[in-house]
Amino acid sequence: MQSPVANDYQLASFTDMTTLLDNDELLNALRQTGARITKPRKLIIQILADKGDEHPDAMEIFRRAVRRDSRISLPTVYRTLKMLEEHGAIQKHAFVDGRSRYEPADGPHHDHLIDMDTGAVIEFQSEKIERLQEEIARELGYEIVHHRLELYGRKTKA
Amino acid sequence: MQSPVANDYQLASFTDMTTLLDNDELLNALRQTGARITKPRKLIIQILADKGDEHPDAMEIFRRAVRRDSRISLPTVYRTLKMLEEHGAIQKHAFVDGRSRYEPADGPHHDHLIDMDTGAVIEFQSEKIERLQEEIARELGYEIVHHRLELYGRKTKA
DNA sequence: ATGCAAATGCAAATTATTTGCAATAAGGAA
DNA sequence: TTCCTTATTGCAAATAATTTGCATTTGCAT
Repeated sequence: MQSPVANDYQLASFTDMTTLLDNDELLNALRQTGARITKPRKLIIQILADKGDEHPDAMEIFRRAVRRDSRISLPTVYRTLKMLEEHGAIQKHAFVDGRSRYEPADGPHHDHLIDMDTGAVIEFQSEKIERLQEEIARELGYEIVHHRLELYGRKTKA
Repeated sequence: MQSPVANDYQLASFTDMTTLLDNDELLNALRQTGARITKPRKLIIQILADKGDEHPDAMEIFRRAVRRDSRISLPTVYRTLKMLEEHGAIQKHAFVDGRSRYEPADGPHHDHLIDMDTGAVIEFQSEKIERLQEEIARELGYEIVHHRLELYGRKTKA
C-alpha cells in the first residue's frame, strides 16, 4: 500500500559500508596514529564491516572472530573496539540490557527501533524528526552535536 | 521572541512530582499487587520523589538512603528499583557509562537535552515528535511501548 | 496478639568489561 | 632479509554493576 505522499522516514540503507570500514583509508589512518595493523585487528574490522546481523555486542564479535581464528581473545576484542571507537570508526550504543553494542560510525545518521521480544534492531531515519529536534534545541538555545533516538516496541498483531 | 504559532514543544514541568510518587495512591497500588510497604521501600520511594539532583543511579540512591537509615542494603535498593520499574512507577535509563539511572515515570513522557559542557539535563516534550515516532513505528509494523530521545548539544553563543 | 509469606541483610555469585604481565609479533632500520 | 624496539596479544586475575541464595526479620491479615 503506497501512500500518495512520500514517507517522512526511510529505512537506513548503507550501500557501501564495507568499503568505508574495510579499506586502506581506515588502515592507513590507524597506522598513522602509531597503531599497528595486527591480524586480530584486521579480523575484527572485517567482522564489523560485514553487513548482515547488525549491532553485535562484544561477545558476539568475539564468537564470530573465534570462528575464523581460534587464537583470538576477548580482551583483544574489547581493546580493539575501544580503539576503533576512540578513533571514531565505530560507535558504541548502551542499550538497557547492560551490554554495549557496536556499529560502524560512517554513513548517515539513523535511529533505532528495538523489537522488545526478539531484540532485533531496525534502523530508520526521519528527516522530519531531525528537523524538529534541531528546532527544539535552537529554541532552547542549544545546538545539537549528536542525538540518540530509540523506540522500543512490539510487532502489532496482524 | 514569540512565534505566532504555538510551540510544538514544551519544557517539561512537573508541578507536583512529589505527590505523584510519595502518596497513598502509589502505596495503595503497590499494596494491591500484594507488595508490602516496608520501611526501606518507603524510604527509597521518598528519595526518588525528592526533586533536586535528578537521575540518580542505584549507588547514589543507596548512599542517600543510608544517611537516613544505616541498616538499608544495596540489594534492597536494587530489588525495590526493579519492583517500581515493573510497576511502572519509575523509569530506568541506561546511559553510556554502564550504570543505570532512575527517575519517576509519572507525569507525561518527556525527553532529554543534555548540555555537553555542563552536563545539565533539560527535559522537554514534543507532541509532534511523539506522533512522528508512532507513525514510523506503525508503518514498520510496530507498536511503541516506550522510547528514549536524547539530544546532546552546546549552548549557542549569543 | 499471632502466624505466615513477603522482604531484608549479608555474603557469595553473575555478567560485562578492564588490567597486569610475560610472551609475541608489527614494521621501520640496517 | 634480519634485527630491534615496542605495541599488542593472550591469559589470568581484577573491577564494577547488578543479582541471587538463604537464614532472619517484619508487614499485615486474621
